[in-house]
Amino acid sequence: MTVIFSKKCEYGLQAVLYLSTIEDGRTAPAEEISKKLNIPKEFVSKILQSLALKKIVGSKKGNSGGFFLGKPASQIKLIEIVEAIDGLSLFHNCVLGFPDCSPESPCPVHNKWGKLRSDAYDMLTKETLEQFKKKSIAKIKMMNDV
Amino acid sequence: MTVIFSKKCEYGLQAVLYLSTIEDGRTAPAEEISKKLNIPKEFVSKILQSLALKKIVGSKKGNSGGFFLGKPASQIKLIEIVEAIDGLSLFHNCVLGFPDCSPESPCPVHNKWGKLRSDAYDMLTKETLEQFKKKSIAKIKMMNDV
DNA sequence: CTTTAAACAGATTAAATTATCTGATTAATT
DNA sequence: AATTAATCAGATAATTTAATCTGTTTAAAG
Repeated sequence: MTVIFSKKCEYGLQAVLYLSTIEDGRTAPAEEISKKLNIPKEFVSKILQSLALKKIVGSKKGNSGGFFLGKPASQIKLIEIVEAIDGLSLFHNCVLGFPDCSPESPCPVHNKWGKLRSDAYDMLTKETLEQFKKKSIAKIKMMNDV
Repeated sequence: MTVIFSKKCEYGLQAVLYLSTIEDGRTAPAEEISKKLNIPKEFVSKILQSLALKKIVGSKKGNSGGFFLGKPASQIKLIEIVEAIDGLSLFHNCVLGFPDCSPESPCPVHNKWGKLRSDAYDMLTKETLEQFKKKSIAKIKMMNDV
């Protein structure tokens, strides 16, 4: 089981973070991303294709083609990737699965979860890939060093 | 998509909360729980059977049998149900799905998620079914009133 | 202009999760 | 003793998610 995102979304987030770490102007083929992140190649390729439709990443066919960020890292937030892949229902639905959970008909943990949910939203919204860059580089380096 | 728990776990949590609202000494058959919570009968029955093995709920076969809490509501915490059904990996795994996320090799949101995760854990650990009782009664009433 | 390496498209398979079915056992009630 | 209403057990079906395969298009490099 994943934590809160689907596998597709986790892979998408990782892949985009990876793209934020490569040299400017360079393009990363699916095979490279797959190897660096241990994600099935065809799967990550499909995911990035879908993100390309939303202009979050760009792609280039043919020899020496591959994927790259669709806009400057300073203009991409993690929430965009989540929205594009899993959607935002995570931030609307009741954590216990009760129907119509709302201030008028709250579940037993409604208030507590509301706070958590908004903090989680902030985590994905307040910083850009640019601000995550150093940490992303470090994490990906660690993964391939060992 | 569910928020953080599997459907099985959501149903289990709802069902146990329901059991905490019924009159002491009474037993609720799967059919009743199913109707009140809009959960497939056989499914909720299976889930409660598995919780019965862990003594979180009790069960009684035969005519006028059904399910009931396995111990006083003041001694049951939501985390027990989560642990019994989904397990606790939610509280160990990286929210972005990176392998070996730790203070030594943190993902870009490691610290922020760490705080959130521990708040989520508290939400499931600090209060008992007894303390949720009023809210549970109100929520379940609302669901069936409309 | 041929080769090569890539995205892209569509179909298919595999695995996990969710849901249902069938029958057996159990126990209270009539 | 018979009927009824329930859990329980095991199998199966349906759905969703994850992963793979096959082939086509594209474009750089030799």
